[in-house]
Amino acid sequence: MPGEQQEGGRFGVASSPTVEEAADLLKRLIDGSSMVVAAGFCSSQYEGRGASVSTEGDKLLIVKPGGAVILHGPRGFRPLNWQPNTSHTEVSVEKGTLTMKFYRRTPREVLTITCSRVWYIAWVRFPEEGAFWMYMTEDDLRRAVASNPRELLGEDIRFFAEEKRTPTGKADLYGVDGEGNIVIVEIKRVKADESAVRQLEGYVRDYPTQARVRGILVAPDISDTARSLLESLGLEFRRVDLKKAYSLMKSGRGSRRSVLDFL
Amino acid sequence: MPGEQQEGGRFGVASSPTVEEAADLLKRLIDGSSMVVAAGFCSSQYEGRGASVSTEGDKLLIVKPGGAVILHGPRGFRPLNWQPNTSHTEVSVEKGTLTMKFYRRTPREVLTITCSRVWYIAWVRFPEEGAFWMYMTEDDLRRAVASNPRELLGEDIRFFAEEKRTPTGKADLYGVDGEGNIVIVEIKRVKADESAVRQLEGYVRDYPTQARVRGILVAPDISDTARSLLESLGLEFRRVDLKKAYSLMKSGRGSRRSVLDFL
DNA sequence: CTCTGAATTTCGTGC
DNA sequence: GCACGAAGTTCAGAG
Repeated sequence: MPGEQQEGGRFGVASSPTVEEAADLLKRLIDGSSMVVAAGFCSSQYEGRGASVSTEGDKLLIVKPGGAVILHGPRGFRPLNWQPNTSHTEVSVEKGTLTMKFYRRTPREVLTITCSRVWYIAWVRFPEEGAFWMYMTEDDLRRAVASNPRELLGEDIRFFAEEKRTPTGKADLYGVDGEGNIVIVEIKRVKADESAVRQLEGYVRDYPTQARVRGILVAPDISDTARSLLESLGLEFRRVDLKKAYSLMKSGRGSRRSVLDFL
Repeated sequence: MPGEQQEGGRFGVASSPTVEEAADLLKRLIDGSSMVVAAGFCSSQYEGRGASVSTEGDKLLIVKPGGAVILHGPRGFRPLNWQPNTSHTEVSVEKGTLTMKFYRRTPREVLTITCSRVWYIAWVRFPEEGAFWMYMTEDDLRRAVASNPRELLGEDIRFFAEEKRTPTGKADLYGVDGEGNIVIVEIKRVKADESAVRQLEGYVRDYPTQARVRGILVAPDISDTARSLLESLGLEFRRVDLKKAYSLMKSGRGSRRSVLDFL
């Protein structure tokens, strides 16, 4: 006998359902209104942009109201298979095996999950979504640098564009230094690597002027290989202290109210 | 009364536990041997490389045997918060509130989850891991191109290095064309964009020779902006058909046994 | 350890 | 829709 099924309630659980019971439940639950979890002994197959197969094992299936499908194995942080959203779902039982097919339109792909046993199915109906804020993003750091060039870059630069798409680039900051040189700044909130240098070099190269253009990479750190590439390209690096940047941002006038105030 | 708790079995479920019961269960279950799921009305807070807060709402917590922690909200594919692995876990109850803290050593970060209600807790003990294969990766495509330059690139190129780190680059393929020119090939299994062009340009520029070096970008497609950047840099683009590449790879001698054979 | 680049990357933003 | 770049990216492989 499967466990209690308070289907009328806000949430529910079915323990040890038969595959037929599981299929019935899933058909009713996967309607965009519930956060559903199913655990069982399953295999999977994906085909679309890539392709993969997994053999039978304990799996955890999550289906969210928005249509996201996530299949986890016992190890690792990332799912074995997933579908960020689905346009169509099929649930069926044949010869004692539960099969679920999740289709996505663009890109065209399909995830098939086959279960010989289902350990449990659990769900929450009409889940309530809390608010979410993140901070210490690259955007935050960019604003701090733009407003405090002297403190964070060690010189006065007048910035005239942020994140603006110029003819062939979209660098973080465009400005003019004390001697009238164009300065392009690329910002990373993590240690800068070669690709960050290449990114900056592209922006500097593509800037439409004959005059000299300075390129400054701003990050809390830089890898050795990135530094030598940077120097060979005549670009500059400025180390930035994240904590200092955020305290400047927080204290600075004109800074929008921050989630930092909550903590 | 909480639901059945077959704690001796391979899996189990507790429906509507009190926060005290939930804490007891979680303390016992989060020992690296179980795949645990808990749903409840919770808030979260993260601090480490970045920082975030979420307010109370329905959340789904997953703790895997390897120590991965994943917290999902009702929407979206990606978790609200996570910890790829944890070095230490604390579970406590205070004033009717369940608090879980997940610590990670490197990088130093902590995820705190606070629940006023727990809808259910479900678990699978000693979950069995199936095998997993993926194919149609960039590696597959690279091998196909390396073995079939005439069919896929339209010319004979003798490749002498794959994925080799040369003085300042690590391009996909290094070879020599019919006229003795060095050829550097960068491969993308998805549509190539500007960053792919910059990547290739870096490899070509850094190749230690005075002689002319050809750079060829191989991908199923290329964006317009990437194409014009590529042409302005004197680089080449070769469209490649993924299906053709994989059929060549599969039929070619010397190809390791593929998961394609399963389907 | 660090560094590099892939990923079914996903996700947001701007056009 | 396409294009570009951030992400608490994670992850694997090489050094």
